[in-house]
Amino acid sequence: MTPEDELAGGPTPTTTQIWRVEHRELFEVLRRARRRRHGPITISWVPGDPAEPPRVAYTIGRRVGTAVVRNRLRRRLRMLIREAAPTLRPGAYLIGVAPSATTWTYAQLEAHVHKALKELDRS
RNA sequence: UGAGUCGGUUGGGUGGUCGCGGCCGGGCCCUCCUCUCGAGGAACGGGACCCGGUCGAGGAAGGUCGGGACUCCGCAGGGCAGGGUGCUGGCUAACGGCCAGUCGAGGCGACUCGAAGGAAAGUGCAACAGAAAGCAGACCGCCGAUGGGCCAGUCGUACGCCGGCUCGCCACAGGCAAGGGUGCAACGGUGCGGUAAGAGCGCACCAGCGCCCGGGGUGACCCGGGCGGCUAUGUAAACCCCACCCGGAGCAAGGUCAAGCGUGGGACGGCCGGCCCGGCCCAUGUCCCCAGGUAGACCGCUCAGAUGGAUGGCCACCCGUUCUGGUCCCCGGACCGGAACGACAGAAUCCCGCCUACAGGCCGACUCGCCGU
Repeated sequence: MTPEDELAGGPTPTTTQIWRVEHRELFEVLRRARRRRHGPITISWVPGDPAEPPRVAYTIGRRVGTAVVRNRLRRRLRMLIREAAPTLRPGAYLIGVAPSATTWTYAQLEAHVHKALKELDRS
């Protein structure tokens, strides 16, 4: 990224973006990758292209709850991940949720996610 | 004012903050063209970036139970098998749906509920109880007229332990099914006559069945009258019979484009002396052409239109409901404060229905009761 490009107003991502995980093969890789658990949250990560924003996907099984419950959980997690976006590394994340997460408050969920991400950074 | 019936409707609001998806417009970038290398232009196209605008979950979006649209496959015609539906008339693209009615059952009533064709085509079943459960049968009980036995009286005598008649007893033959008891259901009900006792045995009325006639209704059916034999059980969400309907799979349907590797065909090759046709040989090769087809992409797909799944997260206030603390008084409320809760539930090709879930709130019509006038 050169200064000329910035002046020209090129496709510069101004905010911290998060992309989706799009290809099936990447999911297979994520599934085989190492997992970090903290409370009801499970996170796995594989490195990727540093030029691209991090990719994040969520896996919430049917046994977690009804469609309403699962939707609310995913939306809360998405907001949490968005706030934590600057600390993410390039690559793909897969975030899993256990059924017990439905009873947590937003603050409790936040604490679990942050701790899980920190542990992932340390390793 | 209390209890209730039916129908409809609503499904929290406002603000702040951080965000998402589609479409439209603009910018920027990619791409292409020109040039005096600053930039200018473009009829198309692409973008995961920025700005603005606009639209963005439900009454059930749910269950996937009926229909239909749509798609592919199958298909001469007829029958059998299999499945579904089952009072009547309308509505609907269609339905197992809706509306109006008929009949039956329940409720004081407003109303509610009902797979509601056929049991006189045939087969099966009817547990327990009970004597007996479908065409016969008799436990207790009633009778014992008739026949039989016994006792007594009386009459006749051809005097016999004979015969006739009468009263009584027995309950042996036999008659009865009214009453008791069992059961969801017991061979119509009530009354009178009748009888030894009884019985549709006879009669009257009622109920039921069948047939006929008249009237009303499009029809299911209803109303009235007559005749008949006097009773012909229930069960078809048991088999079955009758009438009508039904091809299969489903958007992961299906369609378009189609990399790489491989496959098949063709061209270029060799041989039949040369050329054309034709045939044979195949080994290798080719910036070569074609075909089906895989990954993948797109369409199907929508004025919400995703595809690890957008339509939101957090906070504050307000509003409801419930609980609770305090003050005041005319004991039921007024005022001030606190806490908890705010349901069921999230589109996935679309539409019409059904069923199921649901905190509260609102509106209308009606019924039964109590009080007052």
